[in-house]
Amino acid sequence: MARSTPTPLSRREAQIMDIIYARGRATAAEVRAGLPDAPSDSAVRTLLRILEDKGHLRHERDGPRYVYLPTMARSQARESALRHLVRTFFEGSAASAAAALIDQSAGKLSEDELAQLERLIDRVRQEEQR
Amino acid sequence: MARSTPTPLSRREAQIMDIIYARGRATAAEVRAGLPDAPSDSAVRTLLRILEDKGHLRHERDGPRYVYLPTMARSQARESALRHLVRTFFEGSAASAAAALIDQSAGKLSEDELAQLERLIDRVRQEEQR
DNA sequence: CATCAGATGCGAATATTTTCGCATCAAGAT
DNA sequence: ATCTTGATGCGAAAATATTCGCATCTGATG
Repeated sequence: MARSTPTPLSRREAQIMDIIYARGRATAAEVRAGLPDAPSDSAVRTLLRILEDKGHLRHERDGPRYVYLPTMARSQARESALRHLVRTFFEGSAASAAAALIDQSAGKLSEDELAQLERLIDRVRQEEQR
Repeated sequence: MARSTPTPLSRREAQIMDIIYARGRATAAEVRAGLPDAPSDSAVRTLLRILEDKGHLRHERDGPRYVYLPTMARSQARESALRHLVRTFFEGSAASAAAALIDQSAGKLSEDELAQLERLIDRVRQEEQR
């Protein structure tokens, strides 16, 4: 059932959602493998079922087993995660969050990636111009 | 007491840490004001005490009341939050996370911020060069 | 079609989290 | 010194989350 207040996730639930967002989709066994201090298989299944109840996940059959997928589009989940992070750690400034990200990865970014970011910045600048 | 496994936070605990990271420091009343579905004052205090026990917070006196502050440096908390986000939603690519951030804020970024990002990119590029 | 291996879901115990009432304590005002 | 107001902490109840055992179901195999 859908809820007006976006059901807050419990710790385990959040861990599971993270795993599934990271992988895109996952079976119970895969989720379990990704969980720190993994509980029993049946515990994981229970959580998956609960998350499905709450509307955060859905599942498809893949041969004999279920594959779970997020209900919310990844892009939307990303946005919301970014917003939350910017608000919490960067006083609402997306620019400084982006800067921190780039800074933190200095040395790990390819020239390609750097160039692409520059192009993006230019593009954004154009838009603002109008 | 300090723990080897960085004590996982419960939902409420995480909400509180977020509020305190966002504000830098906060009193019990301020934390309470920031909590969705705020519980009683004493409930908030209990959580604050627990977080302090677990080593996530410390407090200073400010006249008659306590002001709580994070134990972990904000910068460190940021880094770790960024890492987690990049891993979870951007397949480990900091560049695409930064891009998403910029993209998402198109229209809200000042020319100043854009220019600064460009400078940062140039600087990073220099470093890689060597 | 009987059997085996691998998956699923339910029900209910167990553990943790979350909440609050109430006793206490500190500081300023009368 | 006593009262009043505003804070703090403790202990324990109530609510949630977490875990698992076990029954059931499905598909592939001989």
